[in-house]
Amino acid sequence: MGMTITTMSALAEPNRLHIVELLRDGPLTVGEITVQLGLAQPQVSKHLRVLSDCGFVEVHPSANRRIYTLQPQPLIEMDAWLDSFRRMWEERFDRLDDYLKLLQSKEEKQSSTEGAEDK
Amino acid sequence: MGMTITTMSALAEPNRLHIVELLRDGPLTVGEITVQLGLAQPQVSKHLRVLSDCGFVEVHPSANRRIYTLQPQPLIEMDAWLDSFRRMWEERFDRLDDYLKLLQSKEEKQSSTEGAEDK
DNA sequence: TCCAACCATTCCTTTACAGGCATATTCTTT
DNA sequence: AAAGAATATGCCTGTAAAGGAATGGTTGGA
Repeated sequence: MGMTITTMSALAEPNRLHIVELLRDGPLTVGEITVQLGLAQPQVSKHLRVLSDCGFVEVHPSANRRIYTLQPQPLIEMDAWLDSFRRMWEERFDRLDDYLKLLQSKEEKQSSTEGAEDK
Repeated sequence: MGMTITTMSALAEPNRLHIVELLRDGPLTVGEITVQLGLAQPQVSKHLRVLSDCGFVEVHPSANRRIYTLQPQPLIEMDAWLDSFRRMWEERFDRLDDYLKLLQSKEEKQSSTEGAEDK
């Protein structure tokens, strides 16, 4: 819900993740990003296009250049998505984990009669 | 840092994202996941392999089956990574945004002397 | 012991995508 | 007006990865 696939796949690309991290410290032009990434300019433009389509960045043209600014929306959505899991590790994930370890040890006790274990 | 690329690319795949969401409600066997996803069993096993390599899930064999359990670690790392951005939208992203709009309007005032505007 | 169920692995094919390169576009400068 | 930055787009190619199908390996049950 809201957590689209494209949001994740945008960040799955190393260079795009890097761009997002760069823009965390403030807006940058394409040229500046290109230098930081050590990539060719066309590739950077393409990555920025993808990030733009996902709502990760916004452009404002300034003279010859284009200034890219990070947009918080997709990150906020990621945060919301993580929320449903946060309970899992905050309200003691251990309880479930302990329960499973209990089950497992019970089974290991069975199979240990022939001395063969998996792995 | 710690926020690896592979963590993102694991969730970039729709079916894997779905698996993670399924496991949020509790451990499942391969067969159960296969039914839910409507995929062939081998593909599910492959996706689970990827998730396992990224530390997203853990397996404990139980008789004939294999029970997959969601592991919080990668999600915790995502959460930590998001932390550095959280300030951005909590402590007013607008200030920076306003500053940029100021810069932009300043430049537009320059170029408006010849009456040409972008957009 | 033999068969069936459950799951992992392998091979093959196809497709999506990132990089390289050339080019188009827009703005600035002279 | 011409030339030169800064950026975007299009085409081509290689590669990684996902799905399909077959197979191998365990475990449980008859």
